[in-house]
Amino acid sequence: MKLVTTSGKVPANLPSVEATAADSFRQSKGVASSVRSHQTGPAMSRSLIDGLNPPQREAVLDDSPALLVLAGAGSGKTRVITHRIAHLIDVLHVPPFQILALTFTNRAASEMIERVEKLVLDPQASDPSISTFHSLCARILRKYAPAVGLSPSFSIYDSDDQLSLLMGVVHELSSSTDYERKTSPSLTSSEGGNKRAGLDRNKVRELLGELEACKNAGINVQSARERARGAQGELVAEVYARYSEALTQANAVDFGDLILRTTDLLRENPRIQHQLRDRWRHILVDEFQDTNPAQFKLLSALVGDHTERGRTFVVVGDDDQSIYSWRGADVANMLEFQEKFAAKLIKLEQNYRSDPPILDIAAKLIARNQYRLPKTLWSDRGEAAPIVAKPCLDDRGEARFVSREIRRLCLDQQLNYSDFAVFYRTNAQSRILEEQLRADGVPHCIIGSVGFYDRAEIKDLLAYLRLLVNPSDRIALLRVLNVPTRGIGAKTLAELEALSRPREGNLAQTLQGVASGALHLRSKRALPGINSFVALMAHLRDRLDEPPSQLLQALLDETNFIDHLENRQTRSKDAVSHVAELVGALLSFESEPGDSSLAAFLERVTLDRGPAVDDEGQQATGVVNLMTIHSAKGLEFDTVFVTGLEDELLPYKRREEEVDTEEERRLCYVAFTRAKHRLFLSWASRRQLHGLWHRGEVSPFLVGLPGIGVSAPAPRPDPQQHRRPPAFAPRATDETVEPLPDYESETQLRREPLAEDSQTHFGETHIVYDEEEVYPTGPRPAKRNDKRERANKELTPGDHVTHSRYGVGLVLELEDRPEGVMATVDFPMTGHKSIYTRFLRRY
DNA sequence: GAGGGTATCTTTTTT
DNA sequence: AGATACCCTC
Ligand SMILES: Nc1ncnc2c1ncn2[C@@H]1O[C@H](COP(=O)(O)OP(=O)(O)OP(=O)(O)O)[C@@H](O)[C@H]1O
Repeated sequence: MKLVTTSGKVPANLPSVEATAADSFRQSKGVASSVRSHQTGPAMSRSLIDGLNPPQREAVLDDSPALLVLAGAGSGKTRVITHRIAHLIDVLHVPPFQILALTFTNRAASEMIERVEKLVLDPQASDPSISTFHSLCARILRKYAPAVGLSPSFSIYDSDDQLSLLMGVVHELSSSTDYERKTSPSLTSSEGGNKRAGLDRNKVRELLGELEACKNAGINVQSARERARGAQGELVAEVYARYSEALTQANAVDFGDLILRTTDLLRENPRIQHQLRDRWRHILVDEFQDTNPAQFKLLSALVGDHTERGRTFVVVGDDDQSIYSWRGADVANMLEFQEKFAAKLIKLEQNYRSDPPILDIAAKLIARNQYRLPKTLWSDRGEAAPIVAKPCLDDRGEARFVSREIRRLCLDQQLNYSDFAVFYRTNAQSRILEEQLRADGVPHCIIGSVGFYDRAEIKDLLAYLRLLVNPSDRIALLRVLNVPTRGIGAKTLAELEALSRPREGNLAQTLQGVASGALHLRSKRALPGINSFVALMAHLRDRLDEPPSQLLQALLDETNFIDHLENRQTRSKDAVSHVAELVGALLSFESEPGDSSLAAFLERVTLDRGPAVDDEGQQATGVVNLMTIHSAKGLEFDTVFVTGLEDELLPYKRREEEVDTEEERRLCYVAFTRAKHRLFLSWASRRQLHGLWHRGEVSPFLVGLPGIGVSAPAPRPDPQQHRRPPAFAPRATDETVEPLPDYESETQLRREPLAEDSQTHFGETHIVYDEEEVYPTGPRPAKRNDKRERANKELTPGDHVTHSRYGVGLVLELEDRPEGVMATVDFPMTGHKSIYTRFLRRY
């Protein structure tokens, strides 16, 4: 596996935020330079307009101060934005640096950059600012950091960092006497009394959720304090305040802060506000239905008086595609926009993306939603491939189906791999798909995968790098202080913290003090470790102006990091190669034009966790894209697979929580409408999740949808292997294999999902299983534990067992748990123990 | 304080 | 299944 940095994919198309013309000509890192033709003005403006239908044209040419384009999927909203930008530059001769276009994902931003570069003809034109909200804010904050009490080298905290920080904050809060009584019941766990007395991670996580909600709503600490109601409300406000303080002390911001603090910066500094308003006179926002109030406030602050001459503000959106309400997104923003800015409204009604069958089921699906703004959508495309609905026995079968269809279509239809996208609701579903594609040699790429940068060893190294750039980064410091182990354990740390308290909790300073002999620890044991750590950091900081990759190399050498990895069997065997990949990523980052500083690298890594590309996949034929439906928003593909269309998975149901059916349906709608020509819908009767099997029914979203012909499997080369009625093969009677959990009987699987609608149907059309799936996975390779667990099925209380550690013991009790059978065993030496039977052996 | 072994929980979605 | 939090022993 090879890590490929996202060169050309990063919307860092944002010159310095200063409003000088000169700097906006400098092309920022990651932006592929465009090939522009050299036509002259009039010719190009005609072709620019030619590619638009009348309402689109109106939206591009419109010069009202504020414009809302409300339109369904694939109607050309993004096209309106890109053409409008080109029109501004080429026809109205607006200096590109005055244009600011905002998107939600990095991928959307880079696609927009690409499209704009193809459209703009003026070869002299510089790049307009096209970026995500968060990148924009990071740039602005770096520029004006001192005005908000930060240094420009501030860190950006991801959710793990946030959680660590908040744990510390809450910990301190609950140990301080005033708050003890208030906080303990709500912040510490008392469930079942079997938990430790300490802080409950989940509780803190919940609390973090509340803070995030504030941030999404655009509520800063001050207004949180003002509006706090009740004990719980005040507690949250207090935690919020302390958390923000801790962030500032660490010279760090979190994602929410990027938006919030930028807004505050503008509000509190009229001079800066004017500078930025002067600079960006034309603001365009894509996917506006997914802005949250914080972003709305930011935009308002950035726009100022929108009626000012020569200023325009355009937003485009589709309420049916609002899928981020969990992040505080509010469709009401569209209405508010219309009101607040007295915006003109333009609707687009023609869909240019999807073939009729696709548009048809998408429309039928979304029509069931109750809360919608009125819209129409039609298409005049011609004949098309039928939609394929595919029931599968299990997730593995589904993955095989996807892989096989992709390979088949590549051959039959001469499609490229990059014409395909595979969608799923949850990231966990990607693994089996990925495995299968890899096994079949299909080049692919998981978009937005949590992968590389989440590995422990990579996080450690990044924390080191962060700490070098930002010495105040407390969380990074805590993470690496004892990695590799230097003999600085919990005891020492507690003492260091205590020593830091009078110094504003500045751990770094305390360490320095201890190393220089100004401060003393009770025990000398940790001293060598502290000394070497302080020396290491000092030495590396001296070399900060060297290329980042060299710095990393020095870090690796001086900490013997590789040895450290190799000595620990618990770490994955690939850890060392991951480190090598990180070095490679840095090298490749350095080779890109633009800012190659370590700080720039770190910012990219947090703001845009680039795709992990598998199998050197970027040849001419491209790669198959795997992604969650959420990250598919705004994209389009020739052929789309929507997988996992199961009840409680696609309308996703969380334990003990209500389903937000309308939002889930919108999500499904987004998934369907990404497809241009071919749409495959699949679901599995059983699926493994967290190591457990779950049974699945076809998604209610599919029930009653017309026009879905269930197609036969691809003709196979071997004529003996064709059509076969659904049937389950007799299970192999391999003693070593745990019986598969029994799933729905054949009739149930065949049950018409479309009971109500007999016109168009899954009905008479046979649902045909492929040979492969009828005899599903075959016997799974027997796993040791399976075998042992099975042998232990017959264990009863009173039996004697052995355990690798505790020796021989007597089984007292057995209890069935989802994870296995839990035994209570009496061992002569150690007493009663609860142990899963898979760790036991009959004696 | 380190390291090995076990019990438990997880992420739904993203910047 | 995989990561992590916790416990125990050295
Ligand atoms: N007037 C047009 N002529 C030809 N093709 C068009 C026209 N308008 C849009 N398209 C094409 O239709 C497809 C969808 O356009 P676009 O992505 O702008 O739609 P959208 O409204 O932003 O979609 P969504 O909301 O689903 O993201 C694109 O491939 C675009 O090139």
